[in-house]
Amino acid sequence: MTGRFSTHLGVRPMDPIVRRLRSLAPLSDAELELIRGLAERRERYAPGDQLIAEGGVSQRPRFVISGWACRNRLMADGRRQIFSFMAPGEGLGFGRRPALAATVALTALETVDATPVIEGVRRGAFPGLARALAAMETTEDALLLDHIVRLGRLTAFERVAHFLLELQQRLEVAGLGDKQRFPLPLTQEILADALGLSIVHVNRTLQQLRRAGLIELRSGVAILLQPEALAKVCDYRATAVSPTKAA
Amino acid sequence: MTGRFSTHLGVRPMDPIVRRLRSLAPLSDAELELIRGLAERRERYAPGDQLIAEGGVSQRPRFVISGWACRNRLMADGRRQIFSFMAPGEGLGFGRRPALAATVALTALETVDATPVIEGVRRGAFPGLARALAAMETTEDALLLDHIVRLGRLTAFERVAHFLLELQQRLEVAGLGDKQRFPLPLTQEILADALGLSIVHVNRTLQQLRRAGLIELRSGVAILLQPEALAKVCDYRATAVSPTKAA
DNA sequence: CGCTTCTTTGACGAGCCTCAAACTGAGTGG
DNA sequence: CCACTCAGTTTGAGGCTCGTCAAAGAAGCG
Repeated sequence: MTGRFSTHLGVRPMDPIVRRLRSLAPLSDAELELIRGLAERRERYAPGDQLIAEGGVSQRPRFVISGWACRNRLMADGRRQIFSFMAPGEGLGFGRRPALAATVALTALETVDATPVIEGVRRGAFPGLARALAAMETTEDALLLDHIVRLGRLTAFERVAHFLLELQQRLEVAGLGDKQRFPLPLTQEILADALGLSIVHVNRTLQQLRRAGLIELRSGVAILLQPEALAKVCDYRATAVSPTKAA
Repeated sequence: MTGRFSTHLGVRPMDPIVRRLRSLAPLSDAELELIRGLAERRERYAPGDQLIAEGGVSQRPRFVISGWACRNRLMADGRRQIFSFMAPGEGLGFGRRPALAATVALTALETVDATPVIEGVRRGAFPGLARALAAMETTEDALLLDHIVRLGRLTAFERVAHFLLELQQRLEVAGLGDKQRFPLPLTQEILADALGLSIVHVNRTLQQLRRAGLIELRSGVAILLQPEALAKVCDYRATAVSPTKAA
């Protein structure tokens, strides 16, 4: 039990997905029903399980219901780089191409099969969902570029701040947490592999942020004590996740 | 004049594009003719010119005939991060979404308008080109992930080595240079902004690679003296740019 | 030539990493 | 219920990597 952010088993498990998709495009009742119907075909994974192999083709797209996953790549000597995270409400395996990186569960993970969604969209039956999925892809691309800026041009201090702000925004959209607090079930090792730092330095940087009165972080919950100040120190600009104005 | 790698004005200017596309998918005679016909609508840019603004929508897709461009983003305090490069034969502005980063000319740049290509592909008229463009996108995605690994998990020495190997491969496909030498008209400042390093450190790292007998680099030409040794020091694995086996 | 841009070198300091070890908390089994 | 283990966090010490500041060469260009 992680307390107020735990997965309340069976309690509207599709909510994060619905909230996230609706933030990307308006959905019809039929579309909402389709999404809610996905709840049937669930899949469970343990931490470390590989959902999609590098080079493999995703059998089926999925939405995350609970838990976190990531896309990563390993080097011959064991170094790891995490490219992106998938939190509840977010999709994975939607790319039709061969996977360019492995997708792995970071925590206990629950997903639903999203095949009916892409099939419906391909038939042209669900314009709202089509726009939502397109916006989802754009958002993912944007997050990748943000990640590159973090790694290439931000200091450790800025990187962590920037990353926490991104997560706050993403999770709030899914209805997890609020403007200040959100669940963060990631170890410092995972943060290190994402942010291009050593575990030790991630730890020290977190201490620094704590001492500066900018964040709190304990037992899987992050609290941004001064979100605006945090945004200022790392030149954070919220990634456009708003409904697409594209035709 | 940069010598043996200069643009021989008017001499088969579409060759890099044709070679690159054919490396991605087999093309019919009609498709080849369509590409060659693009040579009419050329555009010229000076170093620093912005081809696509961040947030703007690409008016038209283009192929680079000669010169180099990049996608980048600027921070409020002037720090710059380069996400990717576009060398002769490569495409830019093919994404239909609003641009997530600005596209800028790094050298004198010559492009052709590729609108007829996407229009033809959309009509379903050119299956070979359709596959080539899809493979092009996949390749670009793969290069972005490689870039993230470079920035997050490679040392400066490894980053430069890795980057040079990537460029060699890309340029060879376009018929520019061979297994060892290729044109590299980028300043050390540009390399620094791509590789997440300072100019000074890029310079020192290049000296290190030279002293190690791994590379030569002068007046816009790079020579990989020991490509295999270079690949070994940075765990380089060639990005799959081979014809897609996808249906 | 004289200007500007780019490269190169030195000196110094800060940021980040590595090694090592202690500490904490959540199980797990006796 | 308590020792034990294991994963994760925290702290210290020391050193290498990389950045900053500064200035001196090269090289391209008008």
